[in-house]
Amino acid sequence: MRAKAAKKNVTVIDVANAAGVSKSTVSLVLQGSDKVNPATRDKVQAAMAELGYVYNREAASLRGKRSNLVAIVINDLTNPYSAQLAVGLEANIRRMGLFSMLVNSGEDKNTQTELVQSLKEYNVAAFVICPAPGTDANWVNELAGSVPVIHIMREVAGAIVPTVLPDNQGGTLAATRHLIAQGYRRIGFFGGNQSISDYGERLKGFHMALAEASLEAAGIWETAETNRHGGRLAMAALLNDAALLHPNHVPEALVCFTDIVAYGAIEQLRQHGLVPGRDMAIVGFDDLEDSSLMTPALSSIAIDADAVGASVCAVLDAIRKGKELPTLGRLEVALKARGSSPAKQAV
Amino acid sequence: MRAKAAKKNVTVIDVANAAGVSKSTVSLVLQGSDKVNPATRDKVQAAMAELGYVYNREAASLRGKRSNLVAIVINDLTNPYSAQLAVGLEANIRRMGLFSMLVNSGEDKNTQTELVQSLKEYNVAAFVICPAPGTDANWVNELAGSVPVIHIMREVAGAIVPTVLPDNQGGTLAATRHLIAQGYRRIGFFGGNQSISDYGERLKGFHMALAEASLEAAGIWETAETNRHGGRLAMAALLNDAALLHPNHVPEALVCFTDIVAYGAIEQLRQHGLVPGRDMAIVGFDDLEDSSLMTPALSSIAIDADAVGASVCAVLDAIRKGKELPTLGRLEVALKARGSSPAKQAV
DNA sequence: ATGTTGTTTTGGAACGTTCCAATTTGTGTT
DNA sequence: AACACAAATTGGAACGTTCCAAAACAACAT
Repeated sequence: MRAKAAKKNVTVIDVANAAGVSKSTVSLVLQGSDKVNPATRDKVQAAMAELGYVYNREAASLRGKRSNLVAIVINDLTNPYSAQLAVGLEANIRRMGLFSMLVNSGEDKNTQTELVQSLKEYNVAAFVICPAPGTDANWVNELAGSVPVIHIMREVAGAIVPTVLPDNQGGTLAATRHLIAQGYRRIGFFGGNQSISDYGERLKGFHMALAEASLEAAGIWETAETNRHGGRLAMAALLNDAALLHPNHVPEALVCFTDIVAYGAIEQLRQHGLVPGRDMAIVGFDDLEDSSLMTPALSSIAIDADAVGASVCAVLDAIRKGKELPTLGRLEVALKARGSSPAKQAV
Repeated sequence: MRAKAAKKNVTVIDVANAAGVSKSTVSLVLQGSDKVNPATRDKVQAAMAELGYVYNREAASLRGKRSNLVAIVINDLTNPYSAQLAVGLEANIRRMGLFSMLVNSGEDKNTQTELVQSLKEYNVAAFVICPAPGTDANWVNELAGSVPVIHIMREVAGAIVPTVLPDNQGGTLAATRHLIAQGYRRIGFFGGNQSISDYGERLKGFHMALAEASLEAAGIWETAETNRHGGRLAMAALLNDAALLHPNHVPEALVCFTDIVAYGAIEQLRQHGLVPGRDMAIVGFDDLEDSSLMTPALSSIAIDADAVGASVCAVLDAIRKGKELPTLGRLEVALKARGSSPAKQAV
């Protein structure tokens, strides 16, 4: 696409002429060097303002072989949690003086590959990727050979890149323990499926807590899609199953794979005249903003979104300064107990 | 941020040497010129693959004064409709051979200004902006003087830039007519507020339809925030108001400002043991994906998201080719009548 | 004056591409 | 064989910045 025809760009040389210094000096001012005389600095800055100078980052990046452009490749922007995560990341990255651009892979491996290929042409400084299902470890490792890569939220087996992960297992462990402490005994695991990397971890936490209390799982209902509609369908299946069971075997509490899945489940419950919290205790995972506002408020496992951003930034900073990378522990999660998982009423 | 130290970049010159041609020829191949001999083209492409050449778009953009990078500045990515819109736009723009990057203003005018300033440094070819509330027309016009700007979804009074807008008034007109046709007489307008540019248009369509049928509005409930929680609060207010009214004056149908607001309203209704569709007919606006899947499915006004993308792309194409800009009519909207607005049952 | 040190400033080369005008190569006609 | 004309290829300059090594300037002690 052509630039506006007539208007010639104001360059560092124009500024230099206007300020009566050399272009090198202007460049130093631009970089905030401390070895330029404050008086000249002011003069130069005045000239820049006067001429309406716009820094040309492409030229700088070309010459300097450095870039402060970070690409965030997110898995699915239409998923509220991902959107929230992306927005948080963006803010964090911007705050550390880098600029971030966002692209959406839509959970599609091929789109992801194409996007990354294009972004490489823009000389991005680093990739922050929430990898699409089926991402190839070799591909990741090769990419990481030419530009820093950070994975978030999901693990790609065999990929040797810094990865920021929440404590999935600890989360469902806490959620399940909470339900047990509230007096529930017939607890099911609800939503998600094997194709998602963190499914196994969350399921494991669930089973651990049950084992501690010598309980059996009341059932496991997978969802084809990890979204609201998936939750609706799975709850329909659950209610269908339950109708065939002795009342003493119907699940009375659910640990949900995500809040979104829980939302769908709740809609379906209500559809059948059942009330979450009263007829079925529910705990979600992600602690979306809406979860604390709905009625009853949804109990959930909160992942500190700022901590994700902070970890990513710590890694970026280490890369930038050429320091050793910080070791990344699992991000802490916190149980938010709310109205959807009240203490069980004596019958 | 430093590029990987050791690895020297493969350049167009390296490719030229490997293929035994000049760099100019390689450049022509890169641009897909038809005046290069197919045989040499293949030779060059083989060399590129061999060496793992990566195109350097910054250098190209610097020299050529052209860019195929389009910036999408979206108002609020955590809003599902905006997210959906952004994703659709991204896909459309990519399909026409441009590359788009997404940034989020979070409905904040100042953030928007900062983002645009930074993006200018990256020599973007065009801005597609869903303007934050309070965006200054002078600022827009000045920006548009140096780089093409397209506004979407919202109008900034006084800004003279191509603007892609849905037929807001026609949408609520259709929604309200539909409710009237279904037999409802006490119809209210629900959600949104004056600070949003399209509020007035949507409200006007509502009033027009009522006037056609010689009806009075059953009430107007604004929301401070145009999100789910806003919907919840407004419905609580409505139910509170209704409790004081004679049953013959309680609204029996609502035209909602957005689907999201309708979702909140429905949650609150259910909370009171009321059922949408049965106790209160509801029509939304935006036709989010979930709306057709929930129970009862939410009647809504669909804005053709692809049409937004198509219009934006038409403008981009005209700009790129230096042609006259296409005139932009209002985007068509379509009523999706579903279970939340059934024919009124005889009492 | 002269030297010594430290602080500011500077011209030219370089980054990897595209553009332009000019050159080389190829094809067909006389 | 010489010419005209089209097709294909090419070297050098340019885009706007940063880097580098060197130069200019200032401050102070001798």
